[in-house]
Amino acid sequence: MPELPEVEHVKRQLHQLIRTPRRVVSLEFFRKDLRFPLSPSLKKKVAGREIVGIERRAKYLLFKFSDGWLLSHLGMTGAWREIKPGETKILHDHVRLNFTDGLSLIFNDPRRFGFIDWVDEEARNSHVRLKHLGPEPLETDFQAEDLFKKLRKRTAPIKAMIMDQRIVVGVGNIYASEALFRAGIRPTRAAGKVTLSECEKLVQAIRAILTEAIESGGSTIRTYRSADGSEGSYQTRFFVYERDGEPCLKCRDSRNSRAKISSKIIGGRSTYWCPRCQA
DNA sequence: CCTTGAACCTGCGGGC
DNA sequence: TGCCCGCAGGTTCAAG
Repeated sequence: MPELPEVEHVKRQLHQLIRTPRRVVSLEFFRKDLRFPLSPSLKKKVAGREIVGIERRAKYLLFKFSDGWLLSHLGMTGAWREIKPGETKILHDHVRLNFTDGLSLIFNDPRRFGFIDWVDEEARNSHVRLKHLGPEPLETDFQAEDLFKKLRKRTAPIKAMIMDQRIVVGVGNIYASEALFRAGIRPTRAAGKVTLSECEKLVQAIRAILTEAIESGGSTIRTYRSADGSEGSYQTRFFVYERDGEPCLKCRDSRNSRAKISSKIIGGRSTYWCPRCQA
């Protein structure tokens, strides 16, 4: 479900809901594992302590405490929402975070590809889930030249490369296709054949697409809901994602006809592109 | 190290 | 109606 824009939007909404600093009273688990076993010591780490901020790194949410972070990944179907007093929990509610003044948040995740964990203050850059992450696409250290160097000699398709969180974080299956369309690069191209000037276009395209998607509250195509239950709207602005067989919204040939969007599985995921606009 | 494909898990929609 | 198949905004692991 969530790529960088969705996680960023959830982060901003959680910030509105929690209004840090806010003290946690307890953390409850309604099952013993999500993607990984839920560590019982996590409860002790957060009970009675204050959340002083909420951050995002890649597709991870980080609830900041004075000596570390509660790390949350939404996987494909994970969602945080507020649960009001007296409300009963529903199917796939797995974790509940209670605050001293009655606010409660629930983590719901049907497929359980998401998880939560604790990160010690000093382990921020060495934690298993965080240490291999590449640059944040919206920060200044995401640069075309660095990207170009990382891609040299790589034979995997460029689309698989930009979804690799070691190369750049936050780009998932939707925004990979959309960004490559914006940059005019065919997703099937070997990454090592992408030129420096194309890398410049790609960096700009990734930045632009993710920024626009954040402003739209992300994309809701199946299940994604943000923390207040609302849907994103960026799905109305897709040029290629899930538009296979439909006319390209950008190109026109001399007879005024539009190319049909192609699709194919790349890196195990459905991928979409315009055969005329993308070289 | 690099690449590819399968696995994890649940739900939904389409085809028969 | 019901069953089976494929597919879904992610990540990790094993095999070649």
